[in-house]
Amino acid sequence: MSFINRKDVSKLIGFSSDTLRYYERIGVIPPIKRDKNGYRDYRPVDLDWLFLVKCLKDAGLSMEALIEFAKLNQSGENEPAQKAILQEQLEKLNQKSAEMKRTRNLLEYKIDTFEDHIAKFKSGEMDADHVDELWKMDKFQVHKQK
Amino acid sequence: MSFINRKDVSKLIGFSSDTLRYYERIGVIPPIKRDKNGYRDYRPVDLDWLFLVKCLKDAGLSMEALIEFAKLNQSGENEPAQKAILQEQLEKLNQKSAEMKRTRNLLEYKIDTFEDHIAKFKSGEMDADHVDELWKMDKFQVHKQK
DNA sequence: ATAAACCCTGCACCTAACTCCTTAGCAAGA
DNA sequence: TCTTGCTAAGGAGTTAGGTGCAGGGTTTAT
Repeated sequence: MSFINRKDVSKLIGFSSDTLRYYERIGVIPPIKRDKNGYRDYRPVDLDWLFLVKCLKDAGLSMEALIEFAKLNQSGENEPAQKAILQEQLEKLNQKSAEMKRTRNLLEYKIDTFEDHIAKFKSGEMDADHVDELWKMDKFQVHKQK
Repeated sequence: MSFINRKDVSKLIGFSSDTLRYYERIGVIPPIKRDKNGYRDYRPVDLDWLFLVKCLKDAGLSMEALIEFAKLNQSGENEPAQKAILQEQLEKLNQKSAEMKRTRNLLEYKIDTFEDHIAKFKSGEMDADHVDELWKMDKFQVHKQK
């Protein structure tokens, strides 16, 4: 009689059972306790960890980074490093947010100027000026400075 | 004498020259005109397209979707469909933004309650209540309703 | 006139992150 | 007891999105 079984966890967190096994194998989640049949028996602490994994994954962490984080957690003695990782990821997330905003601006600009753009394209009048317009947008300021 | 060569384009937009060739092969960008040596000769209209491709890719479009969009553009006669794709992507971008905000909330919560969490973990007191706390967060409302 | 620094093509190869397949054990209902 | 449905393990296969390499041509500076 499992506390929470593989299928429930799948439904709850949204990782397939194959993925859960995969994550355990590569070390993204710690080895899960088993019941008398050798079936995985997920505990609240495991779910908690899975929530965090999902969150960090959504935030864009690679599996490699997640394994690193899991190791720190299991070794126990490195809380500041763990907290630092979380803070660093929060920072990255904020940067990504800002980048997305720039992308949205470009997309909005493209939609606004769509008819005009098509007309130019058809008449073969697409010129460097239009590219310059794009170039001036926030979206590409990062590149420009390189 | 190329208008703009492969390397310049790389620097400008941030796709490697191998990637540019790959994109051309799979149809994400139209066949680029060549100079007398058969070297690619990127024109403003191509750069304009590449800007848009970069933008849509950053916004999370798959190569498949980009190829679809490129085909529509090259066939010429389907502006409403093209504009619709842009608008659809803008919509997706907005959704992703919202999702990111939820992820950020969870991450902030995790950082705020980090010491507390560690203490509980060490004493083996991690229980269903904590998981319930996470469960109540916005971040997981989507799943919950499934 | 030779080397350095570009460019071309086709195709094999790579990495990340799963996902599926096979073979097999346990378990609860008709 | 037979069937249905869960679980296990290991390993092969898949997909997306490139990346690298061999073998060749061109251009420019020295």
